[in-house]
Amino acid sequence: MDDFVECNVVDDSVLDKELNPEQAAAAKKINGPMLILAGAGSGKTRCITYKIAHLVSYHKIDSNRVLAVTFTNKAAREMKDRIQKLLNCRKPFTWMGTFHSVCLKLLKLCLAKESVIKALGGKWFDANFSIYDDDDQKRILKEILKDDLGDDYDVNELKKVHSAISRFKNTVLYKNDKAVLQTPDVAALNAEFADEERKARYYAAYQKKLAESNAMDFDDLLFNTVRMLQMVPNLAEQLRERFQYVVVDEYQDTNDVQYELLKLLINRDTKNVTVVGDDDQSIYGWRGANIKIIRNFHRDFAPVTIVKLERNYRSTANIVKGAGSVIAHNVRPAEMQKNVFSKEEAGELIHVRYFEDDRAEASNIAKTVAQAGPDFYAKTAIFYRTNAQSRVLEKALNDLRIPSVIFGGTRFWDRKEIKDVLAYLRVLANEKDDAAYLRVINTPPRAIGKTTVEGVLAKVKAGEGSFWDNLLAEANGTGRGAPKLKVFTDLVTNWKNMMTSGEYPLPILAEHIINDTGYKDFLRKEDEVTADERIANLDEMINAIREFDEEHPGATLDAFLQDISLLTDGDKKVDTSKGLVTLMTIHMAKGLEFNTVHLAGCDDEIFPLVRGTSMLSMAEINEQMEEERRLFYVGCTRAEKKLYLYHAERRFFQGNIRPFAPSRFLKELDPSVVDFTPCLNTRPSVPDFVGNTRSKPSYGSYGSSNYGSRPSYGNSGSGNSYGNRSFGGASHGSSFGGSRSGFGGSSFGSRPAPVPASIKKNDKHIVYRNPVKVVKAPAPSGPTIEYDNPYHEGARVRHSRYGTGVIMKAYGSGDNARVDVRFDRENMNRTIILKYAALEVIG
DNA sequence: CACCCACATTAACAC
DNA sequence: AATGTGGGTG
Repeated sequence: MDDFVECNVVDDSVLDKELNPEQAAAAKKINGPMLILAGAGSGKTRCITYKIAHLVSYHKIDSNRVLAVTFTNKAAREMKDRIQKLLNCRKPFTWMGTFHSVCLKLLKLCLAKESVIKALGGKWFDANFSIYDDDDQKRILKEILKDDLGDDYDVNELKKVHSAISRFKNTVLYKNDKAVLQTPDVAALNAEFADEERKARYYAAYQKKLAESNAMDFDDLLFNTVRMLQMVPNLAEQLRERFQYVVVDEYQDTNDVQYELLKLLINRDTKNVTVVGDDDQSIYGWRGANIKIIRNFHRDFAPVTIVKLERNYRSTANIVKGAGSVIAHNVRPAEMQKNVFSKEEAGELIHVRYFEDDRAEASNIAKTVAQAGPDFYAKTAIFYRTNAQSRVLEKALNDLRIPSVIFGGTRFWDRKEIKDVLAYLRVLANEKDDAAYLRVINTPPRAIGKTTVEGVLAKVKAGEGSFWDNLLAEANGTGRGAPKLKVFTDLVTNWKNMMTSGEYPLPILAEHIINDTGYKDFLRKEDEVTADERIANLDEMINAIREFDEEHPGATLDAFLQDISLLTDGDKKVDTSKGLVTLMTIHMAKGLEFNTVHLAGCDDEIFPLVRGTSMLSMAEINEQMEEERRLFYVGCTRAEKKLYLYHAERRFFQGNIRPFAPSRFLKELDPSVVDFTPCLNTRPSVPDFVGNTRSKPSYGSYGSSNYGSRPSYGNSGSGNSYGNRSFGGASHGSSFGGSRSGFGGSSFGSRPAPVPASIKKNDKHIVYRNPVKVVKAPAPSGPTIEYDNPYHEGARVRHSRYGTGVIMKAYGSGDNARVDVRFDRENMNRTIILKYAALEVIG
């Protein structure tokens, strides 16, 4: 399969032909540390893709010995695809992925080794550990705070503790040049004030609870990996031996722990590491990213080859110049100095427009988009600083019947119905996952109330044994709650037996859970209006499980759960085939490009966003301001041809309407590349084609907009009608998210909202919000079909996704009937569960 | 003791 | 959208 003979070789001549001189130089030099400082749009992805292809084809480095870290799962997938195309053959890149996914892999691999367990002084985690998200974390912290402060603890305190714990885990202390991770002990030792001491105490309690639950949070994935490698030096040594080459993309957003991990994994003799990034695009400081890491790389790994990619291929000269004039206001070390330039035409000026308020801003954006025409919809993006700003924009587009898709908001995997069913699966995958038990023990309601649960919890705290142990004991005892608990424990026990029997593939097990719990009826009972949509989401989840099962034959439940925990909205594909305008935060726009970009809300205090600065030093405030400026730079440099920047003089923000000043970033723009349209106060600079302008606010009157009818938007009604998407529905929104179909979360149709009567279900113009691929539900538990007949060994078959192939092996029966198929394309083997018969016999 | 309904509150960027 | 609450009911 990986025959070198059949692969294309990316040699120097290919690099010279396909890359510019700087890119080619970066790709050719494979030995020693290298920093590629890549300006926006300078083709850095192209450069490292060729470099890796060159490494594995020309230099014949084993692709599994290349560690390549990307910022998103999507980026990793795309890079694999591109390399595959370049080489015209498939190579396994086991170690290409995000820091989180690489760490997960390392942990699972290493924590299973006897020698590692011994060196760690005993078992840390079982391989089936759960990954806790914010929800689970808060559930635990709540218990801890309650124990300490009583029932009426402060919710703000919870948030503070939550973020403090994350801070502890992703900032590293340096003592005498030695890296010290902040374990609870270290945190307690360094606490100076009562407040800090308390946080360290909560941190310790929290970690204890996680350990008891055989669970890690996101930060732990990185933190524990580094700790493991620190504690087991010869394991780190082995890995350094294994990874002949290390590549890190988006290096400017690396945090302390990730940096320590790299230092542990980079071979100390060869120092074969290439990092790629742009300090001007470092925008995740709030999450622990440390811009000093990229700025110090050339000292940390000296002597370092520095390659600067300064030619921007993406944007017009005006856009490059304008964005550059703003970012020039940041201070940076001389070595980081870049001169980003464009050889493209000057192009249009950057349009800066002021409006009276946010609704005028939104409707004018919509109008400008409409004027460009439907052909440009898919090439157009609207960015904003905070998610809350998306509503007005969505509505304005909707009013002009412009189809759009919003990234962000509630993720598919974060929806209640999905998380509930996943929690059931978690209980099966990890018996100690208490957070999961607490989530599902009474969902759907089965008469197990607060008092009963607290009773069990008290026993867990007092005595020995896990939540599950105590639950079982209680259920089989004589207490008042026993019969109710028995119902629950019997269900779980039954599923556990199903799982261990090996007779039930994962998707079928999930279906059983949904059926056995009566979850769909529960949804219908809870809210008839949203039930259909939620059930469609469940079907979609089953489908995602099925795909996972197909792609990873024999994979366990915990592997699936861990896999999906690491998915993000950034992994969702921008689908250009549907003609949808893209709406997203600027953070999410990192790495993307669009013909036309509208950047809404360039108002001081919103962008740059300011928040509680009272506790911060001048230096910290300044650093925040610089990060906001970098974010602005990222937003502007996404645009290829047209860039629009908007300011609204008044805006609904955090509960009330108030005036805003134009963003300071607008004033920093080089005026020679700006086309400025001031706000003409009551008469915005928008032609009003509906006629009578005197009786209505002029900004509210085009199309069938119903803005004008609701003069005050401060009313509390808006708080509840978060989604005014009463149209759309399960029949729309097919095929988002590419092959990894499950993301994005649909939030179609829920609450009625003032929508023009002309828009109905099946109307051609639909606003897709967090669309999801809706797939026909596989018949839940119809009559068992005998599949054995046509699906015999040797039969030719066609699969909807993988194409044609031949059956190598047929086995199992009933729900578990499976065939192993060798597909013609890429000689790929897959196990297919016949119940989901996406397989057709063709001869 | 637990259910259900109505109502209120909240809301950064997100691994 | 999701959570948390208070009060009435089974």
